[in-house]
Amino acid sequence: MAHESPTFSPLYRQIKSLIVQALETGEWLPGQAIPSEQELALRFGVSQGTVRKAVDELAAGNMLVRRQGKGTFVSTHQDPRAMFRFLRLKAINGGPVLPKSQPLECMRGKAGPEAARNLGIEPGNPIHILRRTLRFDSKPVVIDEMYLPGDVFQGINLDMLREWQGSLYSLYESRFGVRMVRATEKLRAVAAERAVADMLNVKEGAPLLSVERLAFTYGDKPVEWRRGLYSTADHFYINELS
Amino acid sequence: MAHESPTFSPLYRQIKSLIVQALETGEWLPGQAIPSEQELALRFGVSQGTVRKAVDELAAGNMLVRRQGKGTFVSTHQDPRAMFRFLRLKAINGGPVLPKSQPLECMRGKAGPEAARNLGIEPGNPIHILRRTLRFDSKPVVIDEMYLPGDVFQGINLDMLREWQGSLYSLYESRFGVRMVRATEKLRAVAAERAVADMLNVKEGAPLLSVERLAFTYGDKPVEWRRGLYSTADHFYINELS
DNA sequence: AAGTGGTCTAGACCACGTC
DNA sequence: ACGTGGTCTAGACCACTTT
Repeated sequence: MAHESPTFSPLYRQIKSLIVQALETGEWLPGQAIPSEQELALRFGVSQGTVRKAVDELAAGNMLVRRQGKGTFVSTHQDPRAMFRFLRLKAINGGPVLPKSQPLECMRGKAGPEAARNLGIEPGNPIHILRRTLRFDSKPVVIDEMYLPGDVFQGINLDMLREWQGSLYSLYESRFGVRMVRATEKLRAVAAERAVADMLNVKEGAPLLSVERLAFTYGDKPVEWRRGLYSTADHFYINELS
Repeated sequence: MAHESPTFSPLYRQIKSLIVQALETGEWLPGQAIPSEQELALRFGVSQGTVRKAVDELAAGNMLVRRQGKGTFVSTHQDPRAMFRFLRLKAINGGPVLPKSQPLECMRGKAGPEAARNLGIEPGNPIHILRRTLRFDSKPVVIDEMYLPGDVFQGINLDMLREWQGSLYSLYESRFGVRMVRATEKLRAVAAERAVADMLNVKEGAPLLSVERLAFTYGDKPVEWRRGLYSTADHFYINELS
């Protein structure tokens, strides 16, 4: 007998897709509870155990958050615990100081070849370019430059950024319905150029950590490309390997 | 009724501990298959599903590797696919070039305060200090310095390092029975000192990526502290966030 | 054909949070 | 007391690998 299912996909993965689909369409919003496992099992016509396995994988990928006795919730960047989920920078002397974002600029522009390739759009398409600093304990430690596809972030502007209390990703989520799910980063060490050096209070040519990030929303769609320059005099980038 | 189990631990976690214990004592060696889920269920007096959940977590933590139809295996740093599991460096121009380790030095010494704190030993205790370069495509890209507790790595020497084909961790595993399970890294950007600059073929003061790693074996016991300096002219450190 | 891990089900019971 | 997620069981069947 030949293989009947070269593209075999177990039931729980199909359920997983259906749940992601509901998340994408906004049926359940960030921070809200999704239906109980029993209800989902009824709705999809499978056993609770199968729903459970689907939810397990989504929780492992930080899409959902389980809370025993309460329910399962759509994860949100508004949650203080997840607010700087993607920021790996820690103070050398342990202090759990939360960074404060200071927007500098918000421009419209056209995608260059590199931005276009990373964002999966055509060169010349409209994009937004954001610049900001991140301050720890009121000292500037990071300078970031973000490239956003124009269609998804229509109407973003500097005042909006200035008024927003919270992380950039929580703004994306609340104002534009864009939920960041995962990201990849490429790190290098570079020498500080004059303008950057002045802003970070380091000498020209001082070593900085360059962090290039591509962030994805549902369906592995890239929606933000950014480059950060981190001053690592008093901070380091932490990583867990397993 | 008061809480009866403030330290409640589900059965599958206890089974997990028993499996880890068997791994620690060397009952199943790296690369070998462990007993089938049915056998383990019989041995521990639980259902297959409970064993399964324990093994699931161990596989998620890269302690075990499941292979459908074949069995479950103790993961090993000898496996070519896992050989450089902890090395996050990639060539900018994609080439999947495997690095080659070139040992430089293997000294005995005494733990300074920093090494002692990181390795969880007393200052002054004997340690080994290793130095080596990592070459990609025969060009030096990384210079590493490793600090190892003396008791665990008794007898390590430069000839042993030179003769060994494979990663350092596969040597630890084969010759000293030390299996690295996880690690934490702290990254910073630093300026190249003269001696290092010469070895990496960069200018004095050039920016380098400093990677400080603490690696743990079973039971979260730290057994290697190292500092690497990476030239990121043609390579970058890659990271996945979720 | 036999053995392994992988999926799916149905049901019982436990731990946790809320009413 | 009730509803939620979390654990544990027993059994059936599927997919993959080897004999």
